[in-house]
Amino acid sequence: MPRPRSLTRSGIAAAALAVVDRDGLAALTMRAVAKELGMAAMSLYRYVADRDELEVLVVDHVLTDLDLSVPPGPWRDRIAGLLERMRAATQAHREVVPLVVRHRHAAPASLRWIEATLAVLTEAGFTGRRRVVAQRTLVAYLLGALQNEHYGPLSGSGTAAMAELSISDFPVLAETAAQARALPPADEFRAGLAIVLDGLSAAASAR
Amino acid sequence: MPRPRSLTRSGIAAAALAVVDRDGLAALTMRAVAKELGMAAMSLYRYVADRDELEVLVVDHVLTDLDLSVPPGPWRDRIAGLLERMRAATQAHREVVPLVVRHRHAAPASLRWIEATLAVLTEAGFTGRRRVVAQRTLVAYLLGALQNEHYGPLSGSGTAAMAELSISDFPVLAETAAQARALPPADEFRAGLAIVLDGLSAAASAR
DNA sequence: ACCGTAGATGTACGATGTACGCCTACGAAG
DNA sequence: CTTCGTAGGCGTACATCGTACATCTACGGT
Repeated sequence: MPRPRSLTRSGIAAAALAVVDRDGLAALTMRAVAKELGMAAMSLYRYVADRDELEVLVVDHVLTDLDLSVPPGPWRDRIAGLLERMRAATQAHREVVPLVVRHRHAAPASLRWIEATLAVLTEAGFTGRRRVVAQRTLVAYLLGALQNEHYGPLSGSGTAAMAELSISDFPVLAETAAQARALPPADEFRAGLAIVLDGLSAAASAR
Repeated sequence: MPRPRSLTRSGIAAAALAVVDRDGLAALTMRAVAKELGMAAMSLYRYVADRDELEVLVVDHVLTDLDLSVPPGPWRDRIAGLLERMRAATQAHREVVPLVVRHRHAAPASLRWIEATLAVLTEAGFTGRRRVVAQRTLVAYLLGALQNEHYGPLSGSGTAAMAELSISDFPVLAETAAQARALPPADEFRAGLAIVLDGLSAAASAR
């Protein structure tokens, strides 16, 4: 009987993502998203409870199309594939990194990804507390790496500034920062992930 | 000749931290900090350029008293000590975690900590690109773990909600979440750190 | 043709960061 | 002791934000 809805939550998420991709995260406001959809600001509240829920919608939208199928092979490679895909999805919309960090536990697509990684860990022999630790450690590395890349990319001005620091106050840091600038982000991510996976392999065989 | 200043930047940082500790991060506003100091809001702008700089001040204040001296011993233990201290410092002011993540590269105290960890890594035999990767991986784990603990503590409602998920949709996740609730945060941090350090040890001896 | 329901919206309020300009307290100079 | 230049302190004001509230309206079933 009532009037039909003219929007969908996923349409709203897509519009919000378009705003963020085009104008940056700071431009993500209720009014901006509404304008993107050609509606009044308050109309959005028929679809989301508040701004936080809008943000969750954006995160879920970014992660929705994640391919969770992992080709058969060593568990190490399968875990690496899942992490790489998560990184690729968020790197496609760099500005949402802070949102992913804050809302990952509320986005259904993120839960599906967690289930997939836990399944691989289980096959690899992780159970109980060791499985919990393995999962949380992988997520910690993933989120931390995304943030390193977002807030302080090795190719960015922060690293350049560190390279200019006084050699007497920061001898090792200044030298290391200079070396760091040449390391491509994808290489950095893979190398760090290899270290974590080496540690996990040790934990797997220790049991 | 001019009128002397009545505040110091570190006094402002302390007041801001007091606000955050008492009322939460969302309560950190220029007006609230000014009131805490018994001054007008605009007076703060004689000491900081903008709100972002205030946030950096808070981060630096939290990390200022970090003990960077590491007792002699295996490099593994020394790195672990530095990470544990960084965690302890931020856990003493939990609400500040998001600020530490965003501004760590701008806070001098954070740079000193990085220098200290790099020095230990250097002694352990890491140089060049491998040292960069080792450092960034440690920081990624550290920041990710802090955020896991802050936004989604294993003892919190997020984990409880995951434990209630449908067994048919999320068989492994639901089971794992139930097991996870009993893992104390400090144990979680240490266990994850051990995994990363195992990986680093492998990288160190591989060279 | 009508009508009840829920969607869409216009207005408005409190809160926030901060630009701008004025007032004033202080230490140095006389 | 008086004077004065300088920079600290602050009152006001504005744009922008999230969103509460009340009203209007478009639609599908009768």
